[in-house]
Amino acid sequence: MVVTTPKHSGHEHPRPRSAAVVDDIVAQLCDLGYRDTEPRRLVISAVAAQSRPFTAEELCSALPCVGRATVYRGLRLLVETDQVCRVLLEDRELRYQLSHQGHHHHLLCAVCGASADLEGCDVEEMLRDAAATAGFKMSGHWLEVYGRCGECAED
Amino acid sequence: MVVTTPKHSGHEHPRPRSAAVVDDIVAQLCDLGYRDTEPRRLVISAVAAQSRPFTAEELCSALPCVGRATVYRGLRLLVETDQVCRVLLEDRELRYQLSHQGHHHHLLCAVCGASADLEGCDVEEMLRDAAATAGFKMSGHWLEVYGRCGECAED
DNA sequence: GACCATAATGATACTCCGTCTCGGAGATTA
DNA sequence: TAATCTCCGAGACGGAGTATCATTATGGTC
Repeated sequence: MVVTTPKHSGHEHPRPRSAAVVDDIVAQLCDLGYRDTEPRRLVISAVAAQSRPFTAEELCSALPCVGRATVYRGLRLLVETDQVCRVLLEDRELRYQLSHQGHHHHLLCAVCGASADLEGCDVEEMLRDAAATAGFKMSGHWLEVYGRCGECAED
Repeated sequence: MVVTTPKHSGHEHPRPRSAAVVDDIVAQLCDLGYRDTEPRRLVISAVAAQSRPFTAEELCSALPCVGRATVYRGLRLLVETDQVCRVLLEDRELRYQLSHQGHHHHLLCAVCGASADLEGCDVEEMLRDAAATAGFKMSGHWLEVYGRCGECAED
């Protein structure tokens, strides 16, 4: 199994996506008791080859030789083990991307679909306080930020 | 057409939900060129009678005499005209509720399903700045806060 | 009140997205 | 090698929402 050549598209994160990434994820799954199987590696490779948030169906058509159920199962496993995180677009379409792990939020470009992690933004504390004011004990939140990335904002 | 008696459940917003609310919404729709029809009023009444965020299907079964498509259409119209806002639960289930209008966020109780508006929380500016740092021009965002309301947090 | 253009309705077919089911294939352990 | 188990693929299934389309109700006009 070899990772398909990543399509470099200009503005994306400088992130190693190669056989090493796949091996790393497979190793982590093995530690958790999951088997190292061919279809699973194919799914992980395909995930690692994506340069921006993708849908489950996109992954399915990128992997015609892997069953649809298997793709969905693999994706779900990756989400559950925090290898992949879910991204919600403005129209509520659900997409996925390799996770940089830990809780974080995404900046999503409405034009080109690129995503970036939102850095230097500590909403956590603020939300917890505001929730407390309303008598709520906050346990979690979901935040997505939409806009235009540097390149797409120019025009 | 008369609004069904609201079920008071303890902790909910003190908000007038009666024939007046329905008339008000219908009037606003008329101003926009939409007709005042019986099924539409039924949908609006049912929406106004809800004490907490509800699903489209719940509304359908609360209105067995109104076609499913009509309920969905009515709901969509209400969302488009800002009379009703959409609420996303942690499991991505989409619910609706009467809008208090203007941009705001929701505090959602994971136990009883109650919702409250998040007051005194100005994430807007913060997000815009953080986005700018990443070279993004923010245009919008989606935020939901989950937790337990005062009553449900006690146990 | 009658007429008419058209917005709205409701039954139902359909799409989309994801999960479930189940028989079979490969691993893993005894 | 037998027993067990995870995983697989094909396809059935289910929930949620939309599209289609013939029919009906609405609101303006005369």
